[in-house]
Order: sequence, then C-alpha cells, then structure tokens
Amino acid sequence: MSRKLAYRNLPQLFLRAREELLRHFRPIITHFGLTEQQWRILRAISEFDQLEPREICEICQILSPSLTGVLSRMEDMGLVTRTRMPEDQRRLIVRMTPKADRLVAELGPLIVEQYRIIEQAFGPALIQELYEVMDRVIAAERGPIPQVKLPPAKDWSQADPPG
Amino acid sequence: MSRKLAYRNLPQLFLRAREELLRHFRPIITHFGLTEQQWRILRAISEFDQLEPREICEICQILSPSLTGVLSRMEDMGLVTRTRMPEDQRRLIVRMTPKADRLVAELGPLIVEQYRIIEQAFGPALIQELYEVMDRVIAAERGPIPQVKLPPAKDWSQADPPG
DNA sequence: GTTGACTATCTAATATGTTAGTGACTAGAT
DNA sequence: ATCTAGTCACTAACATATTAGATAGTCAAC
Repeated sequence: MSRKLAYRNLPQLFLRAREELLRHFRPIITHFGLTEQQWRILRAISEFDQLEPREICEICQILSPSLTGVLSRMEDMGLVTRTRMPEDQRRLIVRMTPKADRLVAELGPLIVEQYRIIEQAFGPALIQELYEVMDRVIAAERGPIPQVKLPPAKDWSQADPPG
Repeated sequence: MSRKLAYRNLPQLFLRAREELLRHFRPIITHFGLTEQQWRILRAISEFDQLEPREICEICQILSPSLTGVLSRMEDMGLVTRTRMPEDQRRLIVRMTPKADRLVAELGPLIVEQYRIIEQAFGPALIQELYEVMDRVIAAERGPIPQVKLPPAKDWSQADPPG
C-alpha cells in the first residue's frame, strides 16, 4: 500500500506553466527550422552582440556538454561562428552570421507579436503580477539553503534477484 | 548588426525558477539512484495508486515516446510492473512494486523536509503568493489563443553554398 | 622554468525530449 | 461481417540533458 505525500509540487507547476506558454511559440520557432535551444541562443547573442560559451550556458540554462553539440550544429547551418581568443587560447567567442541576423530580423517580430497576443489572453494584470513574483523568487538575496541529511546510501536501482 | 528585441522572456523565467528549486531536491533524488523523471512517476503512481501510461504523460509532463523507455528501465529496476488490461488490449496499467513502496517511504519524507527548508528560506508568504499566481496562470479558463500568421516557409537550416 | 591549482571546452556514455510514423486494437457505421 | 476512423503504446531517428572524466591552456607560487 502506498501512502499519499501531503505536499504540493512547485517545480512541476513551473514546468507546466512554461509548457503552457511555449506551446504558442513553438510553431513559430520550428517554422524557421530552429529548435528551442537554438532560438534561445540566437536571441541571447543578438542581445549581447557576442558571447562566450560559458556565458551562453548561464544565460540560456544549457549545460556545457549540450552546448558543444548545439553550437556545432549551428555552425554547420551557417548561423554562428566560433573564434578562439588570441589572448586566452582556452576561450571562444561566438558570433552570429549575417544570415542569422536576417533570420532574427524575421523571427523576432513574430515572437513579440505572439507574446502580445498571449498577454492579452492571460490578462496584462496577471502577467505583470507574475513578473513581479518571479523576479522576487529569482533575485531575492538569501543565505545558503541547507540540505537535508541523507541516510546511508543503498542501491535501489538493481532488480531483486529472482527466487 | 543585430538589434535588441524589446521584450522579456517568461518561459525562460520559469525555467530558471524551476532550476533554482530543483537544485535543492536533485541531490536527494540521485542519492537513491533515481532520475528526476523516475521520481516524478513514482510520486504520481504513489498518489493515484495505479495509472495508465497516457495518464502518467499528462500528470508528469512526459511525452509518450520518452515514457516508454523510462517505464521499461524502471521495470528492469524492479520498481514498477506493467499489466495489459484484459478488456482493452491496447491499454496498460502501471503499478509500483513493494520495493518501490519502500523507496518512496524513505525518499518522500526527505523531499517534504527539504521543501519545508526551502519554504522557510524563501519566506512562506512569497511561496504562498507564488502558488496563487501560478494556479491562476495554469487554471484560468480562457478561449483559444490565436496564432500569429507565419510567412511562407524558407529553409534557414542549410549552410550557404561556398563561393 | 616547473609544478600544481584552476579554468574553459570538449568527449563519452547513458537518459530523456521531440517528431513522424507503425501496428494492434476498439468501437461505430454500413 | 466488413469497413473505417480513432486510440494507445511503441519504434526509429535525431536533438538535447546529465554525469563523469579528459584535454589543453592560464596563472601564481615556488
């Protein structure tokens, strides 16, 4: 018999809310042959003009190993260039190509317009309120959050031996 | 030259907020050898006692093709069983094994406790406010949201031919 | 000038996300 | 009985997520 857990699920709530919004943007992005992540990256670069991979990771919430592949594919598509920095050979500069500039010039306004439509549907007041709460959630300075003490490790991932 | 897009990014905000929270739960989940999705599924089943795959998809925000693999692995781990329904041979019933019950009995309370800690750190008032806004975002009944008109398709995914 | 701690990126292996399509099955209309 | 539309789970192919570790470069201390 499994007992119910008496708690709500905020991360899940965020996941659903995000999906509910993205649902209306995805058709635009895929129409141009981009993935969500590729658009996130183009948008970030177009805002900051040029970025290093670790900055893109931070801004776009993409882990470094994922980003490597995404950027590589975008380079193949002729959307970005990767240039190694002369003064620090470890680092890269990622820039958009003119072609990507044209893409953003076409795609961006559609996103803005769709955003406006959604805002009307949800009600501008709710959206405004949402921004305020979310900003406080993200930006609030708070001390390190303690972690619950974990019991000694036990391996649950192995199937019970038969018999 | 790329121009900045004058708009904020709500989906991104949700993504960050979710990550900010999940960061504190992930260690607990992985300590027991589970992935996030596996825990989401166990939690859902333990709440509803038994579920069909399409219900799990809905509740856990997992697409059907992903779920197939996840459930298959969980079956190998001895955490769930899949039984075909006699009256409708297309459908399945997914149940937790006793082993999974024991796992949830150990893991669940830790999640609850960690949640309490986080709530204290963020401030219960903020969390409360957040729930209210999020509920309104997700649950609000609103008509179909119109979709912006897309320009004729053009393939941006191919690299410019050299020369 | 070597060593050692650190950093940025990448590779490898596995799990999941996404889209399109398949095959078994059900139920309703003919 | 047959036909058809629709449903459910699955497969295939590719993109991304996640973890661990490898590689190469920087920099300060010695």
